[in-house]
Amino acid sequence: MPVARPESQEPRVIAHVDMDCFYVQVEQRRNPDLRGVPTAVVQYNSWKGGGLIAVGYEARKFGVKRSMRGDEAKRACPDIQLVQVPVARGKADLNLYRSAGSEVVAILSTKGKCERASIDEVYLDLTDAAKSMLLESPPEMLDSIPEEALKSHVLGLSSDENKGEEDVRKWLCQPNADYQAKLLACGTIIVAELRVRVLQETKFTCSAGIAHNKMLAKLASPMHKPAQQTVVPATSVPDLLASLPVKKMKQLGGKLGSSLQDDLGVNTVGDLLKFSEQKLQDLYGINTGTWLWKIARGISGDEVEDRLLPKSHGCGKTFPGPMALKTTSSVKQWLNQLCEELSERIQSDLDQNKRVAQTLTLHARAFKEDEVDPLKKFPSKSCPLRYGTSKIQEDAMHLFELGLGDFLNSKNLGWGITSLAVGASKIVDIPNGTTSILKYLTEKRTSCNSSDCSDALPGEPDHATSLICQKDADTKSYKGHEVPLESKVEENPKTKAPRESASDSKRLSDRDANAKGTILRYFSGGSSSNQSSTSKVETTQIEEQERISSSTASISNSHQNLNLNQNNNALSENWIINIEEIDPSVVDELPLEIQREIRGWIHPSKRINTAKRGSTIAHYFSPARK
DNA sequence: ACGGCTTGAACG
DNA sequence: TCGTTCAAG
Repeated sequence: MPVARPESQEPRVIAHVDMDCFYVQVEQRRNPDLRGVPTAVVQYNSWKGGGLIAVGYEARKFGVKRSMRGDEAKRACPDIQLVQVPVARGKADLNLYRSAGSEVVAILSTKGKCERASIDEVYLDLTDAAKSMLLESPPEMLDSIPEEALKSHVLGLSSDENKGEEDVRKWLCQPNADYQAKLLACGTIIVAELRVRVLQETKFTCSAGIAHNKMLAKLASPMHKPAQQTVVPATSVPDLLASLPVKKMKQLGGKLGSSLQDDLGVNTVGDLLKFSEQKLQDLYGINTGTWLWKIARGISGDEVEDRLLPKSHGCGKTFPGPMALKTTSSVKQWLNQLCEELSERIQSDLDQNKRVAQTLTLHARAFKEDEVDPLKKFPSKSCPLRYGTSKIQEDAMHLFELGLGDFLNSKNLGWGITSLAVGASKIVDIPNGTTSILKYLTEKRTSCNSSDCSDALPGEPDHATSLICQKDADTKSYKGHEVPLESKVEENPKTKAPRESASDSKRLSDRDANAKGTILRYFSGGSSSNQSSTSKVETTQIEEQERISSSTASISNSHQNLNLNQNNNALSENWIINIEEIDPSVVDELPLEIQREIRGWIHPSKRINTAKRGSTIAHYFSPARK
């Protein structure tokens, strides 16, 4: 449900920019023959010609609608060009459109705070830019106002709208308007310039709404599509909302909007004005009630977030009716495909944006034959995310089995999966720069006597050790197979009697082990991008690392990732470490500032309740759970 | 047999 | 926190 946010006092200038039939434009740019001809993009699906997911404006004239099937579209518009979404791994692949969206964001984010709202929409907070313009070169001083700005539609201008560019020019330059209207005029010009740039640099057209808050900007952006912009001066708001059907408002397109209509007889936003705030709160609760009261008055405090990238990645596929998956092996096949795509996507997110995803989630829809509760839903399951395609595949399959167990109550019943999806969420920036572990290690390597590293643990070695043991036990039950305990506890020279993992102890001299090996050894479990790109690692001084990591099987069910970056050696940019595969007691030996950094990387679900100052890392690992 | 595929947000 | 549900496009 919607929630009202506190409003800022100062007037803001907010824009909502929406690409016109975006997928179609992307395809038209790819194949210029499609320009100017009726076009739609269909998702591959041999069934009835596929489903339309975007319809160009030429085709809309024929009544072609999104959510028609390809066959219907052909009937409505025989000349329509139907372009298929690329298919990869047996499913629709939207990456083409995602990267086209990024091109646009790159431009739109240059003039102020920018929030990527979807693959083809952004919100902009242009308040500061508008203020600057007002100070430095207000519209009335401008010798030339951009043509595109003059084409704006200004709501409430004269009696009926859009008398022409001269009226718009007057509005933009109005010398005796109030402060917020002047800011809005500046915003209008800035948005016009941005849209022109987008067209020049990407060949994509877009439409925009410019207003004093997100809600109104969003409301305005589709009013004059395609390739135009609409401005909502504060003075025009009451009239605009008075006759606006409630369903047009974002958040009121669903059940809440229906309830307003059916239960209250509220058909326009204006109709809401008759209800007191108290009354709306009584009807819909404090949050939604307050929100409703405010939006009826055009008040919305939602801020534009400064975020250019998505908060999560997901991919899924449906298996309708007859295609339902009925064996774990077919589920595994498809899950592998989905995980492959997901892995690729989080990997490029890491490479390009230096972000790591912390949580892996599996969703499914399923039916089961008979039983008392045939309506029960397949439960979603999640776990810490480990990088590496095969790890993701393993973990996802495990989550599926957990979910299936729940779903069937561990009974033996027929079942079918009608949709599968995996997601990567809780994405965080990699702590960058100053205090990376690798930097510490490199310094160590060059200027360190091994005593630093090999000193006894400051804290409580016993505690730490027991944690390790617990984690082993835990791991075992989680995986149910192939967890080499040796590789896990391995030698931690200080905490305790090392398990003699033959291969390892030979590899490094003890001195080396102390100087660098001890720590590196625990950085096991995976180079970021499997096989292919890890080659970079081999070359350097850390050459031991490769063998170590490949020999050390994946271990833990808990995984937080760490990316080591290093400028001047050949270590892969994206060397990934599943952090919780590190022996916590080893990390406790690191300088406190690095420990602090590492604490931030530990998955929330694994953090233990300790606010104590100077707590060791070991304390931050929660004990085993089922 | 269905609109599919993605995202984000709020709630309990 | 995790899992569910809703909404949008």
